[in-house]
Amino acid sequence: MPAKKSAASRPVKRAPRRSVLSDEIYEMIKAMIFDHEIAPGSRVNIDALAVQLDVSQTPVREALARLESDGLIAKEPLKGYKATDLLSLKEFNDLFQFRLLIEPWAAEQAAKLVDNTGKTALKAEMQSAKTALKISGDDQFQALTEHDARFHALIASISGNQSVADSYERTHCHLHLFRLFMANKLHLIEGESRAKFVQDLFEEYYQVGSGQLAIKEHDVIAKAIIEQNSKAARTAMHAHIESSLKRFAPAAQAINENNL
Amino acid sequence: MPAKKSAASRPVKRAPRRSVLSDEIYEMIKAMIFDHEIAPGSRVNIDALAVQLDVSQTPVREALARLESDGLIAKEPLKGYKATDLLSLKEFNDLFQFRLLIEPWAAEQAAKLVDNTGKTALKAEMQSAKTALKISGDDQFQALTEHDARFHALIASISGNQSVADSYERTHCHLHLFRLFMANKLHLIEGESRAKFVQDLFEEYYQVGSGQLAIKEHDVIAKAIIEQNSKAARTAMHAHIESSLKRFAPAAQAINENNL
DNA sequence: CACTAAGTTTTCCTATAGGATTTTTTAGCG
DNA sequence: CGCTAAAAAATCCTATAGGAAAACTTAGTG
Repeated sequence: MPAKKSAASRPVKRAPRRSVLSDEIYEMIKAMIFDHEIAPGSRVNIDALAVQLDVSQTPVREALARLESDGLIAKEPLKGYKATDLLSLKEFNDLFQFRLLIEPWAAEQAAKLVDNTGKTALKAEMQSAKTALKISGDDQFQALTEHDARFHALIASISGNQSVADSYERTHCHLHLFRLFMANKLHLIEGESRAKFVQDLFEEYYQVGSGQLAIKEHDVIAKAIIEQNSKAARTAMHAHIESSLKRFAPAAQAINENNL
Repeated sequence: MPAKKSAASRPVKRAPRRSVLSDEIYEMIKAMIFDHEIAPGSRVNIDALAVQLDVSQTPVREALARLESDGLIAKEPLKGYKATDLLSLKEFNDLFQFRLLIEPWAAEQAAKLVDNTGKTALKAEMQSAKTALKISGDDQFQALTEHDARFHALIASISGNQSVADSYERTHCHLHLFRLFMANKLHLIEGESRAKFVQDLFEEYYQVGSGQLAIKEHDVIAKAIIEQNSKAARTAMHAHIESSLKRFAPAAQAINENNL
């Protein structure tokens, strides 16, 4: 793979860095994982990574240690780090079950406690969702995914319970990775007849269904919270997560069954 | 498990060069936090810690990075690490609310899915609780605390949902720290009239009440799971956590109000 | 007292060498 | 040819010293 910049060319001159390097490296490596520049299950060589990012090993090590706590990277003693495998079908279901325990409560609580700041933020987020629907192609996929993440995080935040918010933040990493992988893989196998049905699922469930449908469901939740109707918010969130699970499950199963 | 390490005999405490040093250092620092060798809110100097543990900075850095992800240590860019403050009363309540969302479901699920291995493990754990009740003094406190941690973790594990189990593991760190701190502080202020009422609370709610009462409640939960009565398991767990919150809350509030 | 300027300390990062462990290669034997 | 075992290579882990940049402290001047 081509190195981004030659390390030897300028040993002294360095761009002025404001924040902490290890934090930047952490974000960079996380982005590399999400972008599948680091493939799931593949080994991560500290030396190579340090050279590639043009930093020394120290910040790379710190970043990897944190990513291990995030569950995005696993460390096998004396063998090195490796990117964690994708969610299995069971883990996928577990994660959604977990969300069903947390998020309906969070939505209910958010409806009870929301103030004007929160209402404004919710409205703004729904606005950004509607503009995202106008985008086309891969950019739309990314925009929708990012809206989804922000929307759920926002509600967790408005709920006022830090434990709940933190907890969502953690699960989100995995789900995000899974979704990106799905899109990625489904794109790669485009045209192969063996996975034609997966492609169909993608078209039917994700591109058309999930995008617009999810936004509609989000809208229902947002309205309920803004109107401070806590019961409605709870049931809407519950329905949304179950609906979301149903949308993703077929594709998830197909991916797992075919060992993609 | 954490052997008594006299703070005086520091100079020569070479870590046994077995396999992964940074993991050992991670456990050591975590133990130091739990033992209040590193006070909550105090700053943690990497250099000093490395010298004290007689290792280089590298493993200390990795350990601190992981502890930051655990929420036990916070990093302020360009200022260094510091041990996180104790739970505020709000965080304390948040944590219990969070447990109410997770653990009753886990108990219910455990009752549905438990096999013979799980039943045996539960029985063994309850046996260890009963022996713990025979111990006296600080050792009893520690034994009961450790039993409590194992008991709840076991149920989360039997529930079969990895997300739930992981999630409990995370909350547990904080709760454990809080309980240890309570015992620690309550011990320190023994005799001071200003905090006499806290001491009373301790005697009434914790030593007598919480110890034996909690075990009884655990017993009800364990029996329900073993009999595979999922509804009973759920309500018993719910009642136990609420009861536990009620027991701890007065002392927690007293500690916070008095800025102990 | 306000404010600037220099000095000190702290913190973060780099660089590299060497020890330890796993994996791979190669040689030997049945 | 298949299997075991020793040697070599690759990789990871640790140790240590020191440099750069920021934050903090101190002193001096108006």
